[in-house]
Amino acid sequence: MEPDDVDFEDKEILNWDINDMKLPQNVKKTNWFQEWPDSYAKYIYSSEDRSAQRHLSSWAMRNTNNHNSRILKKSCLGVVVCSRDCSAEEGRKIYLRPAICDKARQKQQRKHCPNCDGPLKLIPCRGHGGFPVTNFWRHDGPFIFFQSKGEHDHPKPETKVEAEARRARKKVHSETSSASLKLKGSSETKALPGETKSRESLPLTWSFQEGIQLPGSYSGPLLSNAPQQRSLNGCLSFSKSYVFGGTTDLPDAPSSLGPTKLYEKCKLSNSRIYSSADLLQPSVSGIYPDYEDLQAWNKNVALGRNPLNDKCCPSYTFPLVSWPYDFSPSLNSSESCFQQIPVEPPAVKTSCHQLWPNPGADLYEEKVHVDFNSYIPSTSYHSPQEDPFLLTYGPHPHHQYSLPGKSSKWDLDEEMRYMGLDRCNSEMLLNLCPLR
DNA sequence: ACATGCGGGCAGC
DNA sequence: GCTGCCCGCATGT
Repeated sequence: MEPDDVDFEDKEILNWDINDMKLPQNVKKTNWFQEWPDSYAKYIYSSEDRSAQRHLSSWAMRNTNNHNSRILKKSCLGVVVCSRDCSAEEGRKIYLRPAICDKARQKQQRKHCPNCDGPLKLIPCRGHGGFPVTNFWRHDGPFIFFQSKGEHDHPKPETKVEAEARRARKKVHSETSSASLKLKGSSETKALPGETKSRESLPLTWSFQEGIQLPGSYSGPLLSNAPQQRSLNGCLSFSKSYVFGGTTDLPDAPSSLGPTKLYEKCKLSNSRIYSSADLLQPSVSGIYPDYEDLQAWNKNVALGRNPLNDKCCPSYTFPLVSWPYDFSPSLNSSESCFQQIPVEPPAVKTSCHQLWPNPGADLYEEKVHVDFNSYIPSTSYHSPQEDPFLLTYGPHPHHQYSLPGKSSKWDLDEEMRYMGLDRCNSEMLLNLCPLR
């Protein structure tokens, strides 16, 4: 929304601060949950938004006592990297999620790089005047207000889902190892259980800047047992990317543009960069600082972020062309895939709340309850580039009217029928998971 | 085991 | 007073 379009009430919404005595209550549109809030962002979530209720972030944020029980403050822990700066196969960098618990974090730093066995080191966040970026949460009426201060000066760590999945795999691997050791009656491993250099111990994240050459041979153990299936939720956040990349009703889709060119194209079109998050959420109009420029864009790329997935122009809202199910916090891998298929949304300045009043929170609830345990994809690998389904897939704009009730778990087959897809195609979607 | 939230306490500005 | 940070404790997953 352009400044001219911001009326008085919008300005009021624009100017709030988390420390204000009174926060705006005339909020017309709440934001969809932001997994990677950065810079001096402010969001207003519905109090029904479960992720907001849990004060989640894909950054590793720890609770900080600010002696104010009304405002929850969290500070960023940074990212754990390999001190040798090693690269795994396909150029993946080691960006581990710092443990939130202090003791667990100390323990974590005594461990070794899952890739090269070198020592790990914690890169602290210094993005807020030399101090960690801080996030503030405040519940007020029907809203949850979020404010971020500082700009992360380090790569994105694993998401919580990824870190949990990795721990689960380590646990499985550890149990498998101990079982086989019992059988062999010998101990030969120097590394700690689960810390071998096997693929299953590798972090799930890799650097954005080093490309995303996905291992075609990597069917991996990810889908081979129950704990790992949980990461399907994370895998399916691919959908978020393909919402963007596959929305066929969006004109002028530059599927082959790189990030910088896409940025330039966005600049030319309306001095804004589009993000999938924008597509996914009806935003509070015009409450975000317009801080993005090409330098920031390049910085984001250099920091391993996908600028397309950041809030580059969050004040921009689109008709709801999104697949409303995010399933989980996004994965860096999905972001990387998103980079592969960047598609520019239409330069349509519009607001959707009149048609779909604040669907965000409820929809998000749906997506966190999806149960895919019964859907075990095959381990065959479908390259996104090769998969016409992924390139042409377009969710139905009116789909959000057809949601099942909150209480029901989502029936994927039914969902796919809504999407005009059959089981075969739904499995193709799930086959994206081995990409990781 | 770990994440998360709360609150006491201390130190620096 | 504000802020950052450490710590212990409780609770939930």
